[in-house]
Amino acid sequence: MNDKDRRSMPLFGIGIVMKLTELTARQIRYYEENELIHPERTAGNQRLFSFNDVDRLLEIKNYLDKGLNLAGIKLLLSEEDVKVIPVQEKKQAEISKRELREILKSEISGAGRFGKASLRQGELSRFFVNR
Amino acid sequence: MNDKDRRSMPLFGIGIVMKLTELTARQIRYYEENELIHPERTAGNQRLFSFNDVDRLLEIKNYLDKGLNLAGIKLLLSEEDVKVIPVQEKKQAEISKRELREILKSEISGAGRFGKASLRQGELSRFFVNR
DNA sequence: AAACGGATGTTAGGTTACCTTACATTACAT
DNA sequence: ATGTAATGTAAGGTAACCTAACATCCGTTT
Repeated sequence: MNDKDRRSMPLFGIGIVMKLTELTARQIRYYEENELIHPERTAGNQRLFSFNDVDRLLEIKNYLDKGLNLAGIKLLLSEEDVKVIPVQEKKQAEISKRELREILKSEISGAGRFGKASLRQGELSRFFVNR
Repeated sequence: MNDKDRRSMPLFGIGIVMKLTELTARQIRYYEENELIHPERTAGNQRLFSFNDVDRLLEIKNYLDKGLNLAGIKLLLSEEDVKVIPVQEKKQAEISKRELREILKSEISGAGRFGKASLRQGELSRFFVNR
């Protein structure tokens, strides 16, 4: 089992995730409803979150603190996802859109007063050998 | 927050621990009853396990597979605990006992056919930066 | 100002997961 | 054969979680 597997293992119930992220259950479920996260489910339909999910929630929280709305955050996060995909044919229109998002993202990520989160975004990844 | 804290954070419900260790709930509770592990509890009295707890359970399972009984395992594990304590005055009798255990332990640890555990003992620690 | 929509709170009713306790079983040692 | 350690299983109860619905707060639009 490699780190990638470990990071995506469904481990945490929503209660623990609430503590780790200082988000309410309502918020977490709402973000899932809006497809910002996609936690696994137990056989009995209860959510099980991975380290990746928690990291993602911390990012979401971070961006929300900076005034972004969920639609914008969704764009930013999906942008991160496609970056993982190796080579990919892309239409001209898409490229400019993506570049735009890149700019937006670096702008936003810069100016951050810190919130009251117990875990800074990215800190959770220190659970792992490789980042 | 350092790695030591992370390793002892109460994160997992018993259901997840069952999957991680391939132990039954009955077994896990029994080991707690016999003071081999000491998981935290939620406000509602439900067990919450840390990475350390899971590692410990994997060790327990390992030793059980080798034919040790819980009393022996408890000794071995407590032996590991005291090793963390830095310098410590010790009586003559205790020393020989501990040496005996050391020998026992290295003997046992050697000859291991592998069980059907999904996680080898020690593997879980790879969740962390420092081992 | 009023209406709207996004994000979150709250409540209700139902289900799943977990709790302890007690008794049954299995396997090994005496 | 009896005893004990380790585990299974069942019952009854509680905690944690689920969805759905409605309420609230707040910034934006009309």
